[in-house]
Amino acid sequence: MPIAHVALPVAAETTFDYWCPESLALARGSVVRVRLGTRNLVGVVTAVADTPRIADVKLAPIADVLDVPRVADDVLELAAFIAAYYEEAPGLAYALGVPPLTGARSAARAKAPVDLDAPQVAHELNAAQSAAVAAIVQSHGQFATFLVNGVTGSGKTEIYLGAADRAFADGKQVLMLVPEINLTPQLVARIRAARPGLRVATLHSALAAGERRAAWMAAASGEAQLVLGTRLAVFAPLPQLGLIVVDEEHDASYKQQDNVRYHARDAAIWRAHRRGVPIVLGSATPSLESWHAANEGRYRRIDIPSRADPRAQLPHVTFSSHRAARGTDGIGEALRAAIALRLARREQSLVFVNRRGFAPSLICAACKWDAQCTRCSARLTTHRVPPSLRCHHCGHVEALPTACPSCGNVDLVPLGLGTQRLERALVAAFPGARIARVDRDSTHGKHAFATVRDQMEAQEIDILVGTQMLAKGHDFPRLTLVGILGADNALYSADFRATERLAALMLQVAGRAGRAGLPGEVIVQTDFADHPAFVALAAHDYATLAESLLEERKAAQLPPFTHAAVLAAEAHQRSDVDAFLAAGHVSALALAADQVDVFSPVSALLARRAGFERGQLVVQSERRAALQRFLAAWRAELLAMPGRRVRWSLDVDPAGFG
DNA sequence: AGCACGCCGACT
DNA sequence: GTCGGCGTGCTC
Repeated sequence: MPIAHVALPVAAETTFDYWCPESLALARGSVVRVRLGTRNLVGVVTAVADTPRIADVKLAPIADVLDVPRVADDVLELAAFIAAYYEEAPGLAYALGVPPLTGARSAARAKAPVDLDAPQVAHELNAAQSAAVAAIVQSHGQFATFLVNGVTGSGKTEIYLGAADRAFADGKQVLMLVPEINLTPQLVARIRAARPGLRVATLHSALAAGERRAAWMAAASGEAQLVLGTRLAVFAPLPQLGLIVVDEEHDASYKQQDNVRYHARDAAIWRAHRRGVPIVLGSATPSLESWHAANEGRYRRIDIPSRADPRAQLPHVTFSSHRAARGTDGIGEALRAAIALRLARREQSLVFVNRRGFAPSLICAACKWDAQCTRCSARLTTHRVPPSLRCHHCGHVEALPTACPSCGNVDLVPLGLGTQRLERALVAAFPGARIARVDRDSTHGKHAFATVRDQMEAQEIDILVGTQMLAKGHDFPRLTLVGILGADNALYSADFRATERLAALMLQVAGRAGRAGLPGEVIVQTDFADHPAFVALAAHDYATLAESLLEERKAAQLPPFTHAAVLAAEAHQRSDVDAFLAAGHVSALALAADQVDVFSPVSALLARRAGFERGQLVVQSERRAALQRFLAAWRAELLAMPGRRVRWSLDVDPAGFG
């Protein structure tokens, strides 16, 4: 009787053995329904064997084989790699490759996402774009990693499409990853305009189950030529894969922060290698990991230093004092005058502050009491719409007090700057101007952002205020001024990646200015204009900043010169966290060979969140393989440790740590 | 991940 | 004396 090894979506360390009834046709990759304990679960067959791996257990049968395409070998292997590399339960990793299921069991053929017979149009590239495409297509049919380092507006999308055309010409499919759902509709619209008739399928978590399944089926049948999606699309079935593109490769949202903590960019590189196809990573501000890999010759860097539209100059960047802007709700004189000029010229302005709410605090002027979250070690943010105190870490909401709870003083001061305060100040400074705010509070629902975008394009908005939601990938031809406020806050961060992220964010936001014929201007309010991040912004020189940050990382023995993992633990009692991490520390020290450095347990940067005390322990190694061996052994010991009411996780290649 | 089994506080 | 609290561990 054949035995199937079935990966199930449970946090178990192994796959499970089931026997297959002869009536069921089943192979590696089959998606099956089985009973585990009292539950019915859907899993994937990872192997078929002759004899069970376990004795003394009466095996249950496979209940059913689902009528969906089998999970392909490269996806199964990707899941196995992710489980091993990120120290995750294999079943949870394999679940990422299982087709989205709907209530309906019928294997209905997906409708063609777009019209099939629209003609291809000719497309012109400038010299830099053509050279980039030529370099990439030379690797057609073989693995190679390209890092397209192109300033904002340099036309990276055209390069992706130019390279993709080579794959399409061969009947191949292209996988394109984007960091956020917000970017998908506009990118799809641009691609459809540039390549009418191209069969595009989009995949992201906001799709209804049926839509996601339809896109999955279109990818699996080879019908979709371009599969465009967020990180989960890296598991899409792609029988004719010819090229992978990872747009905005530096973006932190490629790293899944919960469940299975994989990095979609790195998973994509693994898959490109496995399939023997080229992969293109694109960014105006590449991650230091990718920059370093290019320096080492593992990736080929292609620089696009100027904008594609010859009329579009890179914006002129100036600095004005942040301190002098106090008392004006953040808007300094230079910015005020620049906005007034745009209003007079009927051009648009964008004012960026990476903090939602009215102010990041509420402080008593008399006794210095400040509003703290009861469940987190953090201040509450003052909101005015609606009036409330909100914790941005746990979601806790309470009423805005009218007097200080500590001394009774009624003079409570919201200190600092958020989008709501900035919006109010702009309304006061520019009566009659049409102002819109875009942040997580204002923009919920999947069409809200599209509405703002349409209004911007129709010139129904004069001034856009918002957070990093505004930073990415949106072209507004009449947007000529960008104000950047509150950037100095990032300079105080304890996270070693803070400068890299600040520079990336500012360059992305600044890139919104002057994308068409009108010259752009960027005004940054800072008291540290000689900081390297601001110098890089003014000179449009990310390369020098990247090299100097890499020097610092090398001197400090930080990633990408070492490989790191973080053991994060949380519990209601601090003593439980400390005891667990202390035991983990002892275990790590005993297991660590001389190639692995084990640091002492410390409190997390946010010491308490949602009522949980949090701590962490960092381990590092210059040798990735040595770290992997260590992590596997260490995790086995951690799993065997008594539970002690502690929730813990291992984060390999963490996005950042203090 | 669920869900069941197993040892310590407030009820009829 | 039991009902049930959740902490621990197993599920093919």
